[in-house]
Amino acid sequence: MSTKIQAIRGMNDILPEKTIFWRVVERKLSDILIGYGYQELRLPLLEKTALFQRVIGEVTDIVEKEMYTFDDRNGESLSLRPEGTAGCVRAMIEHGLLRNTIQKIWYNGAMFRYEKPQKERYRQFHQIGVEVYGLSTADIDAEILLMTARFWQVLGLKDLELQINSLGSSVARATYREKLVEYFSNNLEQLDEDSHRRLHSNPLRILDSKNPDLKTLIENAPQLLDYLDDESKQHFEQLQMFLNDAGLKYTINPRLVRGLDYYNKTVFEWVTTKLGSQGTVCAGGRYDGLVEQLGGSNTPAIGFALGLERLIALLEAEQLFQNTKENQPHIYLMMVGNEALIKGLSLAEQLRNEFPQLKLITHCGGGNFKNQFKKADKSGAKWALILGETELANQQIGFKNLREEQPQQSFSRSDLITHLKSLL
RNA sequence: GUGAAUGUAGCUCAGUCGGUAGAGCUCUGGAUUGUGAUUCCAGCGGUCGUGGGUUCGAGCCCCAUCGUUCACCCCA
Repeated sequence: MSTKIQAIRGMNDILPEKTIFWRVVERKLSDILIGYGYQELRLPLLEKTALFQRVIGEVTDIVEKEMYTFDDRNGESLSLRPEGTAGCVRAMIEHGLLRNTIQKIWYNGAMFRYEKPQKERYRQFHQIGVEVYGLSTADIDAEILLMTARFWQVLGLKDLELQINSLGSSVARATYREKLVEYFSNNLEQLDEDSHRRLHSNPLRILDSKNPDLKTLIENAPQLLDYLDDESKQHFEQLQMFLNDAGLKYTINPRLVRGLDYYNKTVFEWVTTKLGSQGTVCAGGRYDGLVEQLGGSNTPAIGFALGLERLIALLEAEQLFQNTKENQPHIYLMMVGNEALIKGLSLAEQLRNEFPQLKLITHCGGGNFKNQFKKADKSGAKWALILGETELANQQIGFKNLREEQPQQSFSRSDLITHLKSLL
């Protein structure tokens, strides 16, 4: 309805029935990250537009047409972050955290891209980002991949596929890019409209085209792996050796190129076929030149981003949230009558003191027994505590199991606490 | 940015040839005056996305617009 104010297109409310999944996933992933020695960084949502222009590349779609950009009151151009690496590198340099040291960093938060919304692609979306600075050897590339594999294992996901590739040094990549442009330019008449455009913006992307008409042309194109410099070749071989040794399965996808300009050497994606055309759940790679490009000292780096919406959608598709009891209350406290309300609220606080982990809902708003039992049942609580006139007169508290057929019991306050201790 | 589908109750949907709107679920109450989840009965709930047009008459036909969905592009 046009008179109602609606959320901005592509920006979703995450409702209570879903936030529980988010909390579970975020907690499991952050536990793993902390277990590998990563430290959390919290970054602003807004940065100067120039930062993204320099980091992501002037001619990429992200910078050209997908950023939420506006002028600050002092006339400076600001943008909502379309990805996390730029702000992370900026912050690391700004606070001098990259001087002669290794840093392992993670962050979690919203990113913004002005794209047409689609299945699991939104204008505000959430990523967990991971970045490592100061390590140039392939062992860290391998460890990062092993850690992501652990993510899926802990969450119960089985059918994500790991694809890896090497883009080589920036020099090798540039040489290859020239060869590729030359090759496609000689076959211009075979290219479709999209690929014509990509010839100037990101020719490596043509290799990834979904257009079947281009299949032969792409198969005969120069291969990136043939242009790798020796150092990158060796790095890539070492990475494979580490992965083989650790038993992590992967496929080498020579057409795997990343959209952002800053990558070199190792790039990778974890992909699924279960989310329609948005199959990439987690992706990243090495970006050894970026820190220096932004004014820091020469610092090798590698990182990745994980799309939380996609990950959670995949977990839902695989029905892996079935037995989440995270939110199930232990107790629903029913109170009928004014006197019961007064006694009940103090009882509830006493129980909370006694059992800090207790999930207890007190019935507020009055109502008869039938009404309160209905709400107790709907709350999902395991047990109902019942306080009415009879109980008050006898100084007792009714106790009823709402999930199993058992006779209703009656306890004094101290007996109730003893009983709960045996149950919780 | 390109293309297609779609919009009726809080949710999922029906609505015939154009004749002023229906079901299930949810919610509330009752059957049962202190016992939920089952059953039965009743009730609440609508500017048919919005604005225009055609028509004696539009949920239905036409135009525009907004939203949603899926795909392309791009990407997590």
